[in-house]
Amino acid sequence: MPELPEVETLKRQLEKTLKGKIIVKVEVLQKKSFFGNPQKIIGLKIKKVERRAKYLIINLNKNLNLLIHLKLTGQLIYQPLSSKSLRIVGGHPSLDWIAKLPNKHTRAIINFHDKSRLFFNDMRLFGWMRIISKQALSLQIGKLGVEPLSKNFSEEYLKKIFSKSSRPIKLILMDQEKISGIGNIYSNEALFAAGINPQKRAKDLKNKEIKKLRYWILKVLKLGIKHGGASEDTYRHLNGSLGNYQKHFLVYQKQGQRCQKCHKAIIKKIQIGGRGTFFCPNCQK
DNA sequence: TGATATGTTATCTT
DNA sequence: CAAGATAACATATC
Repeated sequence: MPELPEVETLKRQLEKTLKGKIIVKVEVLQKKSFFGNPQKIIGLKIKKVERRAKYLIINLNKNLNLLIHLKLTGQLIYQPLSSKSLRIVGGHPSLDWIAKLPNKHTRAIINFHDKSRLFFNDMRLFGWMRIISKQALSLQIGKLGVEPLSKNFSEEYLKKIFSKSSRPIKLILMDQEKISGIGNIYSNEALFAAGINPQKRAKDLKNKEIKKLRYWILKVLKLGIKHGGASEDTYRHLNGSLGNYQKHFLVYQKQGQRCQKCHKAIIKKIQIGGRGTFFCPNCQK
């Protein structure tokens, strides 16, 4: 499930790979997955690629952008050659590559002037691509809360938003209008590392706990980026290979296993806001 | 067969 | 009216 580190990984790969390319053809295979008239971006050049929360923004000329949200199962796979059978990753064939492209989950294909192609795959149809003007874009992303990796993500800011809410702390971490980019995996991991019970009311956190939580949110997100994101579900890098952060989970989906911190208690699984929540009853108070 | 997984938004409730 | 809670979306997997 792409969260901030997964989208950031893709953003960096897209920026390196797509910059300067000119769109020559757009194939929309699933109408639900693509908003706007594809014809509008034919002939346009990719200026840069940005990320805001879990959104990818491919900046084109003529004041237009291709806004992308992968939601739960979206993938962006880049095929450098026009050949259908031979695909090369860094000079070597890769076993991890998506077996066949396009496939039954391919929703759109963007063709570039040099015959390379960008495939948008999405098993479930939650994700989308959208052609959007600069003005409409600022409206769409205007409501998002602070970026955890920005200067605005301060202890003071967290104190302010936490003090106003009696909801469980985990829900506040995942509330995109307060903090943007954190989803279920990283909220679970950050709360475990900080030793805070996910059910604890946000307003009950002590200053010391807020400080610790901020530190671990940053640490966990940066670690996620360092490992190229977590390929927990269908997430893939731009070249089809897997991220590695899932190998480093300490609580996410570890229910029934012994806590890796205290080596005593068993990791518990509960539901908060309808989402799977994992924690150590001994370490997280 | 039906429960489960999740990011966002719409809608209902307090 | 705002904040919070919950359902809806879609589908492969167990």
